[in-house]
Amino acid sequence: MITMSNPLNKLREECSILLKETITESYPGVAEFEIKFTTPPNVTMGELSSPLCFQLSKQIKKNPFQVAIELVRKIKHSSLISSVEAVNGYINFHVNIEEWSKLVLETVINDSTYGYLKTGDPEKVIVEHTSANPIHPITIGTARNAILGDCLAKLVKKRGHDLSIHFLVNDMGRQVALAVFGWKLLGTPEPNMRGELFVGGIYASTNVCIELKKVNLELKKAEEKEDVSLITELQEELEKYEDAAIDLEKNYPLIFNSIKEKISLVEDPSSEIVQINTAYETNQPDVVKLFRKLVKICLDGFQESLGDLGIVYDAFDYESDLVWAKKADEVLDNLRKTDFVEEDQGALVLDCDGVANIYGLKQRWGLSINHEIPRLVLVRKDGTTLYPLRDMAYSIYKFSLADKVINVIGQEQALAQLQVRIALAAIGKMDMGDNQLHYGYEFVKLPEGKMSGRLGRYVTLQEVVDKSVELAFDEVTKRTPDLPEEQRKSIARMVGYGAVKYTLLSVDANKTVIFDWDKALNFETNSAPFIQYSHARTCNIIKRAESKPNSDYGLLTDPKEREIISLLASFPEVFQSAADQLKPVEITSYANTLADKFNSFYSALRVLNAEKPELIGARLTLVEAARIVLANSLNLLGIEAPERM
RNA sequence: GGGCUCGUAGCUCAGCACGGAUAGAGCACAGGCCUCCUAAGUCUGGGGUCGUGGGUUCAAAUCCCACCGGGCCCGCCA
Repeated sequence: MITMSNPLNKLREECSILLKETITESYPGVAEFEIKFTTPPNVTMGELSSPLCFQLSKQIKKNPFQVAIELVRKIKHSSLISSVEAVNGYINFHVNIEEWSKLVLETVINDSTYGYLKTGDPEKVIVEHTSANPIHPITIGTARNAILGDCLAKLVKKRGHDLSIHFLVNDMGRQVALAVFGWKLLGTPEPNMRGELFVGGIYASTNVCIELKKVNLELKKAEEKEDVSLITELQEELEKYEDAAIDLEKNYPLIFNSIKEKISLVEDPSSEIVQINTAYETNQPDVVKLFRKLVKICLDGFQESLGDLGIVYDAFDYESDLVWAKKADEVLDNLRKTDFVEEDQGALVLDCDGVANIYGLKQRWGLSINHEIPRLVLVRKDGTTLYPLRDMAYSIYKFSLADKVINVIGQEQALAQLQVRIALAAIGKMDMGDNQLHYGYEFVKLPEGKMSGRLGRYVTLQEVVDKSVELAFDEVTKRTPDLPEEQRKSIARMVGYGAVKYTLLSVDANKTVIFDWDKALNFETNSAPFIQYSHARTCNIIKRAESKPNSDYGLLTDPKEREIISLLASFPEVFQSAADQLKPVEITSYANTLADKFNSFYSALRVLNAEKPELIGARLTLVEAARIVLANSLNLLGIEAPERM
């Protein structure tokens, strides 16, 4: 069954058998070793290659070049292999073009889900991603999380796992309380713009106004004391907030000015925020209603922005629900029963290094042995709990639903994520520690520096997407002005969304991205539009074919055709590797290569008016197969495959 | 100070897990290609001490060690 849907594996097995036969015949008694295969640099050198003579030559003390020549002389052929040659010590296999092309192409065109090799060991998997704080819009930075997470989810699901996608709603803590405070000042109005922008505007405006007030006050004190260095420092702070205030006033004039005016009447905003926060934590109904409503406004905005891109969730888990159900307290109780929790200056602290050493976690999880893992504060000296404790409770919740948990969370939380796993191990939940994976990713930065929700300084996903779609629309209109506007818009959406997603998926997650408009909106080679365009071309050829003559696959001898066939054959293993290693980049890179090879083929060889009908048939099959694989790889990336552009 | 991570062409990045043939793309630059299935394309060209130095190996961008440079994190934020 596996060889049926994985032609490359079949080819490799055949070559492997032939090589083993020849080795035992020519050099009886050599110890068995794993036969490696590589792809030759150029398809004209063959479809598959093995450097085994380098290994073999050591055992039998002969020159590898000579060994290769001897082996090739004796090796048999098979139905898939037409010739074998020795080149520079490598053994290169050339396929029987007719058999191989038939195998690959017919495997593809008879299976619209070609490539999605199913795992033999399906598990229940939770992917938690996005989990953006519900106090500012989805920025191009949080979008990286969402887009990566969504792609990982697709990979896991297509691999055959039982998948559930979760979003943790971070509604506890001062930040949301601050936004609620600001919203109350405004008289809790309904949003008059997309919810995430509305809440983001309120949050940043409130924060900036409070900080301005605070810094001004401190500055006055410092001036009285004539503390010069403090004055300079505070003046810089002040400048930062004043700049932010100018932007906020420009972007949210009504919200900002109203908050600025009303906040001046509040004597001590900070203590009011603390009060609001405490009321929420203790589940006081009127405050809960406010919190939940404001958070909902923001989440609705998230779901609009991300939903446009096809990113959806199975569950939204509220942090507050965990707290109210005393789940964090339960974790704390269990931790306190161990010997690893100690009191320090009134706070409760977990001795992570102690746990790791006693349970051998460093070896178990491949961490540096001599490195001392920092301690973790669980409870403040005022008795309130900290985030990691809630995160532990959340992990336990997730494991009540799944065997494996993948958390898509910024790389800066790597230590905190490790500490959660350590805590789970400490309370006897070793399997959870083992099966929780932190999928870290790096920031998206603006050329002028980091984004900041608190200052309202960010590039939102929505504005990037809008620009991208607009640009795509202009492009479509330029090319095909006669299409009805609705259709042009629909194409522009596919292209515009695809461009943004591809840009974020095509660089490795642990590399910082400096956001660049020109690059994000690049529609040329190595972009989603480039791949989509190739797909549209395949569709166009198929659409224009009046009939499909019988195929003579033996005629697909051009290197450009052979290259495409080899690539198609490798797709299942590319998928498998990308899914098991959680590396979307492998798919973007594969899709780009396939599109590239297809375009070369397209410009050099005719399909519909090829020399012979049997060649037309064979090339049409090739085009159809390429279409399926381009579409299936785009699908994994969450990018739509338009039939025309 | 310690941990993690990144360092590949002028710029942006693949390739590194599991070592294999002349290290690949794109952008930018120079020059060709639309009486022919959509030129969002294609072809040709220049451009590389793969951060540095050792080591392992028949073979190192890839593995090991040391160092240099950037980023992030290291007790009461989330």
